[in-house]
Amino acid sequence: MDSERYNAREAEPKWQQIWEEKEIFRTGNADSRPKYYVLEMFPYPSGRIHMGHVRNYTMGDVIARYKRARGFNVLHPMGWDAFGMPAENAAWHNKSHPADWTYANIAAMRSQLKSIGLSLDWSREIATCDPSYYKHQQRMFLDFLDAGLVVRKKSKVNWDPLDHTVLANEQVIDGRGWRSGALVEQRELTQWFFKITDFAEDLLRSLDDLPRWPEKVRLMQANWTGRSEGLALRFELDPALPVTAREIEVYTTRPDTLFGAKFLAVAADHPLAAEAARNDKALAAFIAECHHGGTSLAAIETAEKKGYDTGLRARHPFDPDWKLPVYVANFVLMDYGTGAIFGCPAHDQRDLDFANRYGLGNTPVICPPGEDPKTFKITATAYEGDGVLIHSRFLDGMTTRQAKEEVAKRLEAQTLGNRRQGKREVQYRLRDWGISRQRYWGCPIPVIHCAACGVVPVPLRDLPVELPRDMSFDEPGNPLDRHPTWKHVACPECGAPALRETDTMDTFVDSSWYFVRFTDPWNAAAPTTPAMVAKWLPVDQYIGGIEHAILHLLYARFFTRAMQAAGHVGALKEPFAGLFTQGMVVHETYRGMDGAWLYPSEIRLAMDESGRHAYKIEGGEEVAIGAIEKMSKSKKNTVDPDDIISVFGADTARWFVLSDSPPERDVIWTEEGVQGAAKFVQRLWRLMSELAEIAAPAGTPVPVGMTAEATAIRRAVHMSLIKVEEDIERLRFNRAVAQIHDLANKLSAAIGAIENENLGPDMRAAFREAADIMVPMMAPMMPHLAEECWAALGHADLAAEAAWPAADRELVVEDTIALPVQVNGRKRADLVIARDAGSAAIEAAALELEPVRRALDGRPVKRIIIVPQRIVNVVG
RNA sequence: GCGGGCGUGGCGGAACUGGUAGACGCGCUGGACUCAAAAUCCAGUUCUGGUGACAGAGUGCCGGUUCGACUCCGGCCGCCCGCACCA
Repeated sequence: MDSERYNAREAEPKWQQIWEEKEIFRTGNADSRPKYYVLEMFPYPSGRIHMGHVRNYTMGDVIARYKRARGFNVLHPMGWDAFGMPAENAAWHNKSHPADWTYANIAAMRSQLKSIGLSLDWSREIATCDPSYYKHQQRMFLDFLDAGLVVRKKSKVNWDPLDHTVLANEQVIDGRGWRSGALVEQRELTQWFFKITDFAEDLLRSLDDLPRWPEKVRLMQANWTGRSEGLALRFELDPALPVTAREIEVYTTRPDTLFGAKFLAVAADHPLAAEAARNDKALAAFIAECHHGGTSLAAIETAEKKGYDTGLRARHPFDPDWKLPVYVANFVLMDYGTGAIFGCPAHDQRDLDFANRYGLGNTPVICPPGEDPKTFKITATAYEGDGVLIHSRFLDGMTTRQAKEEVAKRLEAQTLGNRRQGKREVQYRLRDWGISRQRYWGCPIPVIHCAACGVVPVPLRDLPVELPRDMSFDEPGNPLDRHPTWKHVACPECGAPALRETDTMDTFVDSSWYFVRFTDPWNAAAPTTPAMVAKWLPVDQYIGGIEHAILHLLYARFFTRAMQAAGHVGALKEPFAGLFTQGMVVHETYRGMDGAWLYPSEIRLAMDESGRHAYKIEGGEEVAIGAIEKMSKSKKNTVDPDDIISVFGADTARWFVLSDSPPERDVIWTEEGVQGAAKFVQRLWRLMSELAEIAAPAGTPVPVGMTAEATAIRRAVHMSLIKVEEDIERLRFNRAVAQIHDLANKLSAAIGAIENENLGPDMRAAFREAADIMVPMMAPMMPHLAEECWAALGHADLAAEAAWPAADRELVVEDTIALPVQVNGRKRADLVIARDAGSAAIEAAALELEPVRRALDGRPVKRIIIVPQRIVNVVG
């Protein structure tokens, strides 16, 4: 046949069009074959796709195409996480409307995604900014409100001064806004919250039911939930003090250290602190100072533990004559536990730092194993581990565990003000999810504030509450609030003039249920169709970046539970049965003499004795090669997928991002690597063309009892097939790539070894089978090239429709095996012997081998270990 | 500080449950083809010694278990990620 080059630029659009015309990737909801739902995290429509998208979506596409070939009814949809701040920023910068900007970006990115050749069902496409989507989200908000899963409360919020909006704790990274990077301030606002804490226990426990999630992600979520078991206990305050409070409730996980207590401390925002400050100007000043301290990482790390003695005295629960001073302390947090602690300096580093500063002393009450209780002392380092109780009256001699139990038991039996003085409690670090955002481009929260009726839900018949189109974005703050008419409505209950809620929802709400909507995006009447939810969910394989390990995935897990409570998803609890977090695409950076970053396309690389060098193409000046980093516009170390696809084709790009690195690790984008991938595409095309020429016609059955050479080819092919199958199933794409390379090498060698006389019917049949197996094997990764080859091989159907070949597992079992033989653990020879040879025969044959005798050097054989089918080790 | 992960040729990486270390790719070296180049094909490529057959060393470092350790255990060193005053 011809040795023409494969022209990806022509072939790829051709096959994409054929797939589209034949609706190959349209997924039927009525199909009764076993289902498989593969989903990649949907993109934000920034306007252009980047290599990270290519990698993410290619991985999902390989799975989708593979599962389809294996006979599954595959759901592989795509949509747009389309609300969010960039659209508003763009509106402000170029006077375009957020909606126009967003939909234009979607159109551009959709066509880019199509050029990658992804096997997506575009008929299910959704955009979260579309009223047909957010209408249902508003409906669910109201359902959650009914179910008691939404609350409105005043709270201290993280205020992003640059974006003029509230951020969730999870969105504050090192004290800065996750998007703007601005230092976050504390403000008090009335906000809407989803009660994610109602599910804290379940969200934590259910992590055990997610074996196909990375351990790392489950661990991060567990830590985020931050469960702790402890005791809430009340201290009686000394009466005759100028406060109305009679007691302080503290929370502790170490009730065993109660006899080591030296002080009590409350948070600066604690009601008691406020009350005590009324008569104490210095205390009021101290509290103000605490509020002032930033939340930035630097501020927290350098903040010394400081406190102020309120003058109040509390009674030890087990000794009314034992008085403890009550401090206001900057390291006590109001929103964890009760906002108050008892300090045991000997066994808590923070308490020790504090006590040392204010000369409160310490009494060790836990003696570590191996220490002498009589001499054990604490000076600068607290002992936070377990041990045996000392200096603790009735607890002396108990273990930490016993003492915790004993204290809890006694305090539960003891009363203070007619109530049990202690109560076992479980605390979580997890906070409720604040969803109010003071932005325009988000899903409006569907409630109305009426002076007479209070907070009134928007009636279902009035949904969606649509965003007004006529807007201006030239001032900071919430644009919806400034709109002249939009917020003015009649109260649905009393008809009086009322005001709409002008906050919109956090965009993480949008992405918390889109995977459910994909199962029936055509349902206009309800958010979901329970039968379709039952049919498709959970998602079998979800793929996305590790950066969503906590935020998005935890919210989606919560939302699924809330939807279950509201009757939208049947019994579904966990949305994603399998999760895979892929690594980033990274690239070297280049910097000119003037310090300016340069695009890879602006430089030329060269090798000489002193190593690799980079030169500016224009001018030839040498530039510095910098660190390999995540592709980013600011460092210009980006490669545009469009450029790669137009020069090399989508298959080359797909192949490259799958090869080299394990998928969970970062992949380094290199020019050489892309060239290598492009060359391999051409090589496969040549190989398949050659095979097409010498192979038996399509449909020729494999004859029984072939020549040895023909059988060897068949073995190699089936062996590769088995391995590729395993690798794709386990998402080890880099190994599948290596396997296909290997098979190509073997087939090339086999073709090269042909003499005219041995190209008999057996060989022709073996080559036919090889080609017919190899094309479906490469099809998930290089779908366009596969189509071209499939057609060249004389097939009338599409490679995209071809079934995954059945591997012949018996064929690959050979009659003779090459058994490695070690002497004292070091390999010395290969023993070729019958597969079913007995140990005696193997022993004898192994000792006959010349290299074995040489290695033994006349020493007697002490023993011989034979691991069947694996190895022989001669010990001498 | 707490939690987790990783460390293998010049480079990316392979090695299933303890059983041939370095698959496969990139790069490099030599050769073929060519007037020449590109492309392609062939051979080699862990290190040290040796023309060679071969011998010795070798998976961050030190030690242990084992017939046998990249893999398991103990102790260090280095890098990466997450969390961080959560009582």
